[in-house]
Amino acid sequence: MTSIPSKYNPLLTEDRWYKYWLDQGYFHSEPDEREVYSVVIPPPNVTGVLHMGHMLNNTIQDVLVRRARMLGKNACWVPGTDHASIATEAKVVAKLKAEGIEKNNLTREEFLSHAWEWREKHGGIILEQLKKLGASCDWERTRFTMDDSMSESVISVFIDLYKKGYIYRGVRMVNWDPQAKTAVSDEEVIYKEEQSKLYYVKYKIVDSDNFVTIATTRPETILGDTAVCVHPDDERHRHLKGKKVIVPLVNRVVPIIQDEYVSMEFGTGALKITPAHDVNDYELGIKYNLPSIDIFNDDGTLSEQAGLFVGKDRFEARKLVSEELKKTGQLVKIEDYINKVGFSERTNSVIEPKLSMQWFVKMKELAEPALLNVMNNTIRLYPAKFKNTYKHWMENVKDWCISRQLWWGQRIPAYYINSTNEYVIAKSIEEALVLAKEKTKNQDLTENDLSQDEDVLDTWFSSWLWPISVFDGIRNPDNRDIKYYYPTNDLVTAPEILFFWVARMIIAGYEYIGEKPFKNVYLTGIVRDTQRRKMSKSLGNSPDPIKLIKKYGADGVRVGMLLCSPAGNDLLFEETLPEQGRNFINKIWNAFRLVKQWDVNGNIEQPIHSQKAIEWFDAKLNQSIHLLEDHFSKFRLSDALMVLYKLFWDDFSSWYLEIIKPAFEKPIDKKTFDATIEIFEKLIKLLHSFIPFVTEEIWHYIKERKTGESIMIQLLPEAGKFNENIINRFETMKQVVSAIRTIRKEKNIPIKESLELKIKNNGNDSIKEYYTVLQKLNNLSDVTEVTEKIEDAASFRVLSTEFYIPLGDKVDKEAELLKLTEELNYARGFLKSVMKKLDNERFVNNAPEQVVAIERKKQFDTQAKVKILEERIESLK
RNA sequence: GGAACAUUAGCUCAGUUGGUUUAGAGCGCAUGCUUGACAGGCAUGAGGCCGGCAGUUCGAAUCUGCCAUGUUCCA
Repeated sequence: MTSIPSKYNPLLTEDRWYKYWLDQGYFHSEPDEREVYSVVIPPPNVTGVLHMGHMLNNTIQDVLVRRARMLGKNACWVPGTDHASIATEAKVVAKLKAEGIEKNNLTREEFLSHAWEWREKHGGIILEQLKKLGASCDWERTRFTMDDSMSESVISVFIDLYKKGYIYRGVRMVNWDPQAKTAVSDEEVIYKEEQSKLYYVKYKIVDSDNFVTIATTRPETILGDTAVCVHPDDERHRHLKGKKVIVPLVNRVVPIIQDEYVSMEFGTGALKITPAHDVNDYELGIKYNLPSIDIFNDDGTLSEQAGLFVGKDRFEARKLVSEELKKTGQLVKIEDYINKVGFSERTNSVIEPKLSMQWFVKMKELAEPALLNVMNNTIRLYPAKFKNTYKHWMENVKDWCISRQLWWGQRIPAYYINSTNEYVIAKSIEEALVLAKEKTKNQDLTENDLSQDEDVLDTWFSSWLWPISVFDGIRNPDNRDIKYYYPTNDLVTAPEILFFWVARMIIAGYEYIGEKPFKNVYLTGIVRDTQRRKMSKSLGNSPDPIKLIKKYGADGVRVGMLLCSPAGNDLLFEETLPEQGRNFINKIWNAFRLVKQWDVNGNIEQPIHSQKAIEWFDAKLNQSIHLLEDHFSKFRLSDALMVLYKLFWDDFSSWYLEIIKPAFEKPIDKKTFDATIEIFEKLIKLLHSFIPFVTEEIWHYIKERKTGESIMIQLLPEAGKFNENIINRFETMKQVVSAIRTIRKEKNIPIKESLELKIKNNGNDSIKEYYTVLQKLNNLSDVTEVTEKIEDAASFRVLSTEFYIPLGDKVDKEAELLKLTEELNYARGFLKSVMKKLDNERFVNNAPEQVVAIERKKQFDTQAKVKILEERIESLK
């Protein structure tokens, strides 16, 4: 056996074992006769680098996958990335710009070849980083949402939904990102409170010298006003009914309308209406048949339609309009005002509500099975509290805007005929031509008469198919993989994308396979800093995960992430967490070094204390395995890890090993040694899914293993029966050990100095089997049973047994009396609370027998203790 | 403005359908330990009338109502 390094070096070890696992092909899965366990990764953004959220999320997935594998299942974890149309396009545009190339000067094809080049170069970074974490993904199955097979699936789903009548084209108010020049979904808009200003502007009433004053946060949109609205019940404005006003600066005459939408409390109670640039105004515009004047260009500058300040940016225009209004005397005042402003999640520019022609999916009908099957727990959400929000969202589901004004993504398969709004939907221009001829009844049409829609599909329109399309289930619904791996078992993701990813996957699953995409959805918390702020680049409060792994080891970081992350709760990250993880790894390593360095002697008898320790630990281990199974079944990974953490550190290292440890430079008997190695191997198997690297390393040190063997494909130890009494009696023994340690500390008696222990058991000899254990752990020269109280001794009581340590003149009578009195007071108080229950007839009559019996036992135990204490105090006086 | 969820030790959280000793864990904190696995360690200890007020019950951290605070979602 090679010698074991005194320090564990995660850096070297981790890379070595990861390579070994890859070489052995352990991560790869093919369908077979075993029970299946499959997981698809939430595909990270291809532009991204690993952040703390990924670390948490993927650690959890790896723990689940590795555990399933060790339960003998055929585990398959499919990795991949999504193409992130907005973010990637923005990156590529920026990169080209730095090289002096404008996107506008490129053809679509040229731009796309740059984009592909970029993704070839940078798109794999995040997956490489996951390997550092130990992720046991089936890399042979790595997918990308723009792979040919994936794109084909996306297009065929679009065509299918169109044929079924779920897809339509329409003008809608969309969230316009003027920087990316595309619409973004509601979910991609982040609202932030902003210090802004409320402008009070007066509009002249036609045929009158009077004015009406409105309040607005966006004076530049005055240029697009087509009405002023007041509340019908508002006394202040009743005289305005049927009147018209003149919009300042542009001098347009517009009507005053009355609608209950207006809040009488806000501002002046009069509201300017700009249907083209505000969602609510848009609704009112439809209701009252108002014209929409779109005063903005796609890039957020003012358009010809604005009439004034054409070409100026919207924020500059705000200043200019404000100044102009001041000049004309129509600006009444400006107040400070805090309002919520929407920002694009992708580019962080202020979202502009804008009318445009977009493609939509009708959601109501499609969403029905997805709602039903979450509510009836066919698909379970962990924690279940998310069912509420899910329900609310699905019951009020809005149509999904799926077009994006970008090039990077799957191009919408709509072909317009002769540049009209007439179109056909087809997967190629050839098929489109056939359809177009049919539609127009014009056989002379050629491909030149058709032009494909310039827009691409929302990235989520790819990823909602992910659990199906990674197994090619859209194109080949009967293939071996989809039949075997679908539905997947668990999905691990963040609650933030419950709606726009999880819900949509469920919808697609029922629509295209007629079956749920996964059984369980585990929603992780959000990783925040200790001040509860979300980790973000701009705040600079996010540690670099790769640096963390270098500093603490992947195992250490994994432990750190998991220890503090109950499902659905936010994780407040600080470096003490991976540090704690690293310390745990260190503990395991040193415990192993201790065991491995012992000399084994086949000729010595097994001591009784070792026998007792093995008997106890065996029970404890089985109890822990039961607990673990329970925690895993409820996705309480943090608790599961804590069970193992304490089992290894407290029970195994601090109690078991201390009991069986031979004296310095003395050999250990073979029976105990073999049992200990067996226990150790069970422990590291249980720990493997959490800390794969160090457990593999130790497993290979335990004994010579053949090439191709690995802990990661071993079966987990099964939960056997255990005797709870053994555990309870051992716990009692622990109390005795601790009490003696306390006495040593109080009296300043070093462990080297041996003591005598005298026990007056008062008829309870349950501790007797552990006398040799007590002797070993407390350095007792002698343990004897007595029938009388001992004078000049420190004393303590456990249950109804009295313990004495003769100390001669070291005994401090006063201190001893004080301690006893405190103990007596506590016991009396406790007895009182017990008697209160037992003296209550209604309790005795109504409570279950068992509960009453427990209280009676408490009564007798405590009465006995009170008596012992009283006698002891009496004898000391 | 509406809704959901939360509020337990300095911090982060358990406490599984009300009853296994007047509440547990990890971290942190305090005190004491330097030769033999580990100071990234060992041992011991201090810390909480379970957000507040009512109610239901023989019995409430646990159930109900109101209030307060916070987080998230929706408008």
